Amino acid sequence: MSLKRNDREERKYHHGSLREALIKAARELIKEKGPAGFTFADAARSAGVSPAAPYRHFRDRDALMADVAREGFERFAAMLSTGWANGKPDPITAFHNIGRAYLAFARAEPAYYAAMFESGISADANPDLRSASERAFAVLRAAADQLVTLLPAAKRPPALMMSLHIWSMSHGIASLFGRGDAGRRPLPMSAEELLESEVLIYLQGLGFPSPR
Amino acid sequence: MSLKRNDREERKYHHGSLREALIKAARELIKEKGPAGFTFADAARSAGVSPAAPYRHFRDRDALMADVAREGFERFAAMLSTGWANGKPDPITAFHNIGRAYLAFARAEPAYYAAMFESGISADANPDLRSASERAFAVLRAAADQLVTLLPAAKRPPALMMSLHIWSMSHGIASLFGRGDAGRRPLPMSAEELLESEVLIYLQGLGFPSPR
DNA sequence: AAGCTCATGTTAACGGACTTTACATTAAAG
DNA sequence: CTTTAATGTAAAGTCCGTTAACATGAGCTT
Repeated sequence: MSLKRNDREERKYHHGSLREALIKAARELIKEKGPAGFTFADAARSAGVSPAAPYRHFRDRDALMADVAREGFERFAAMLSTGWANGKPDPITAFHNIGRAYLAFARAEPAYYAAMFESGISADANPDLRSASERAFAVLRAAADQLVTLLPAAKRPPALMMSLHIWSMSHGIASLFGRGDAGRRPLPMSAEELLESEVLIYLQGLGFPSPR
Repeated sequence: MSLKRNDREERKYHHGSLREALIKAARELIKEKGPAGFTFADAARSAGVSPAAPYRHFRDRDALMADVAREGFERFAAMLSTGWANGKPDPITAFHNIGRAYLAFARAEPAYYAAMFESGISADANPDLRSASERAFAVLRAAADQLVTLLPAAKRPPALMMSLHIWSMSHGIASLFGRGDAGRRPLPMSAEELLESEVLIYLQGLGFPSPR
């Protein structure tokens, strides 16, 4: 019906921050209709510009999606890092907090998460995206490095393997059960409880002392 | 350049099995370019018919995708069931075999797997798809039901929770590391080894005897 | 066997999305 | 102030999605 900016706030010929506006529009459209549910022209319309304008900022729709994903990985890394909190108050609690942070991100930012893991973009083709994704994984990896030092040296699992295990659990829970509405199975417990119990059992299997 | 069926094998006016041909074409296109990487018209062209022909068999592209997914879930259920093999030779070995079957399916049939889990179709909207997906999960559930009977009654975890844990591990590994080429991280071990070790540690955490 | 009927295909036409090219505007640099 | 480059628009071509009208022929009835 009306443009995004209404009559009082008439847009000037130059938008001023179209790049950011397009990324924001893409996030909202992904959130509403999934990673395949919007077009380049839709994003342009949401930002209130002509269909050709986005081409000044992104080569194509995939480039826009890749930038959404890159931004997502950066926020993701920050969120995981906050969850870990340098191993405070203690490494095992902090480790569970990473899992909670993982699910909280997937739940709070489904658009970012979908762009990062379900949009079909290839990280190899985009160095910035790749390094952002590696920075996020590095948080998990560093946490695992510290956790294994709690075990006697003879019983330590490889920290890289351990971080891949945790990542796969978190990602599995997040993609299958993590986000609100889409085709989900009725669960006997929340996704958070499911992941927490899974990680707990896993850590017990590695010989970590059970809490309590 | 040339139609799919060449001059010797001229196609008749009626294709004869267009529905199956379209599903097959969709699978090949998904395999090549991802679940968002083909159009209704592409599928028609691959099958060698006019762009309007698919509408006689599927309401729209999503309906075609849903049917690919439904067929995928049926084969998936059969493959998991074969892996479980009624708990032979013993339940724990058979349980690991389910995991191997899970990854083998994701690797051998990436198109089915993508249609099932990454195409953005909603199972609720499609009863056939939903029930096919439930039959597949039921295999995991039944295996967990039988496995927990190996533990003393006081230490038995809920079998439903356990099956959800295993599903999340398998799906996590499969989506992150399972399929050949796309944007994968270099791994210290194969996806199969990664999943097997993960499940092993998890089962140890539940108190199952470690093999050997 | 002849003819009817309907599922299954094609052709044609319309609207919308993507993309490119040429042109317009304006912010910023000199 | 003038120049220049970045940023946006307009217009046109191509392709896809969708629908409607028409064509074909496989199978049933008689």
